[in-house]
Amino acid sequence: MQHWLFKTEPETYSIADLKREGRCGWDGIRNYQARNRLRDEVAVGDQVLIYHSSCAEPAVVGLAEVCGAARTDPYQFDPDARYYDPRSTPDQPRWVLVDLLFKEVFATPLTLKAIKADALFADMELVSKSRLSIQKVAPAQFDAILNRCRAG
DNA sequence: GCCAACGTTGGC
DNA sequence: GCCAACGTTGGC
Repeated sequence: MQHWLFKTEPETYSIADLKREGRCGWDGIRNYQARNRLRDEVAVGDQVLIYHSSCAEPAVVGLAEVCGAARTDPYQFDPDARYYDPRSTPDQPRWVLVDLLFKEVFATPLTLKAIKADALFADMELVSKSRLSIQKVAPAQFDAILNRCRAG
């Protein structure tokens, strides 16, 4: 079982949206490195930290679990969708999504500021490869984040 | 809204 | 396969 951090812009899709819906297809990933991870490495049962980016206070805000392995992202075929890709065809789809199950909204979100201020998190991809939207999280860091986020 | 970092495209 | 031009991300 692996640990991940998935980024989302809360104006587009937030942890509150995931809580309300209970589960969702994590669509719209249009970056090859992120796609390859979804397709080859993310597995059912993996734990996923949800991170809000491009907002007033970027932070880790909640927890989800992978409940469905990679499948074709249908929006790549929809000309009206934001995530339309005219080079994708149904026999040769480029993009996949995984399905997530809502688990938890954190009592205390861990802000990017706090992550950057703590040496424990210095080698996180969030710090070193900040643009990658599907990030790996080491078990020790995952546990530390959970502990901080669940504390009052 | 700015801009640095970095991913993608396409001509050669 | 190189690399310049261009597009996107995301913190600030």
